[in-house]
Amino acid sequence: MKKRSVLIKNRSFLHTTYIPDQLPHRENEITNIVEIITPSLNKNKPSNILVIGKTGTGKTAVLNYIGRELKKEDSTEENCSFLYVNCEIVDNPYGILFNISNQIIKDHNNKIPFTGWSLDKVYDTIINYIESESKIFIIVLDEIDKILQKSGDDIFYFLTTMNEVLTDSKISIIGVTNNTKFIELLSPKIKSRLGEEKVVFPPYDSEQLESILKRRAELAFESGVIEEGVISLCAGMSAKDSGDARKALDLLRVSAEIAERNGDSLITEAHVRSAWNEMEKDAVQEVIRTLPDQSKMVLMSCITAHENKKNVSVITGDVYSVYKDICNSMYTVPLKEKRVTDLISELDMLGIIHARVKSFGRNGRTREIDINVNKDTIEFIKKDELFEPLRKHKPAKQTTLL
DNA sequence: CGTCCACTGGAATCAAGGGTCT
DNA sequence: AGACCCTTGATTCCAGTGGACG
Repeated sequence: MKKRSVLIKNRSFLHTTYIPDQLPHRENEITNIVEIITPSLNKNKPSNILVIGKTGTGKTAVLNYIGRELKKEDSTEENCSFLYVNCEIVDNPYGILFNISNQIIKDHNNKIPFTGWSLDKVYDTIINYIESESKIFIIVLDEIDKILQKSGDDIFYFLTTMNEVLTDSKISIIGVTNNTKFIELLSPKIKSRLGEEKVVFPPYDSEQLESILKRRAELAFESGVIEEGVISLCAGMSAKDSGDARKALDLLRVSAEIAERNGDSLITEAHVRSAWNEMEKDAVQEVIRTLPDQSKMVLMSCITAHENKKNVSVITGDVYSVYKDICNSMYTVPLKEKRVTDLISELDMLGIIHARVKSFGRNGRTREIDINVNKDTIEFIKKDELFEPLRKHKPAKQTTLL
């Protein structure tokens, strides 16, 4: 067995949580946002900003960076505070307000409980605290579209009207989204308030990615462990795929890890290619693994339905009847049809399956469902422990001793 | 041209489970 | 202890609907 080699000198520089001192190729966006925001240093309310750009275009990094710079200018937070909320993690109104409040309220005895209060009460308490601080609060709502999806836009109404009640303090909202259509989904009045200013982050191109990777690689790796061309390959593959710097960085890291695991002393293009495959696979399988049981069962039903009717399109009704069978075999009570179709929609949004509505004329109008993962992943799903009882149930060969 | 299928998609509602407040 | 509050997952209800078929 080969020995594990060490190629990475400092792993943290390859990690996506690391915020570099300089963000290359984002100078325009930074100055743009900074210009909008600087009035806050003199206790003037800046406009609300909507930051739009795909994943991995540096939105979050830029905002964190700006937050840090702001704190340098105003270290005691005399005039303004910078708050960050990730709406992918807390995606309900109460959670958002709770999160904001806990960053504002320093006194541990007066913190808002994480559940139990009415929204009105939380809202009033927050307003009082904000007012008493008499300064500007800049609130970053990252992944803002996630809230809209799950809880509608009431919360935005809450937040954007806050300023009408406040006198000594003001809040300013920076909404971050990777969904370009996000604005259109808002109701008109909120649309105009939230999107007073817009900053768009274009995806990185291949050259930009390459320079970013080079910079990080110098910090992270021992010298001479990267084969010529590896970095530009990482950049090229990522640029072609999505222009996602995070993914490009991960790709480089995983390549290095594979090389280390193999005990190789040089990171080669072959490592990059296998890293790419591994990442694709891992990402999907991780999503599937953490799916709720009912979603897994619906997914399993989609797969089974496909196996049952080869080459014929599978529709909602097919999936549901297979689903009921599976529930039977597993001695669980099936959910109602509406719920199952909703779960199908969710799987569709996750990209695991592909469901598009199609009319079959006299034969109704429904969704045609395709599986969107490869064979390996299908096997992976079937092996899920949830379906253990199914495997005991099925095999026909071994039924003698009864 | 109208019919009619097999759902879609939205809204209202319920139940359970987390909690606080008085 | 009882009244309330919020969230989540699920159910119930129902008004559409694209297009093949007659």
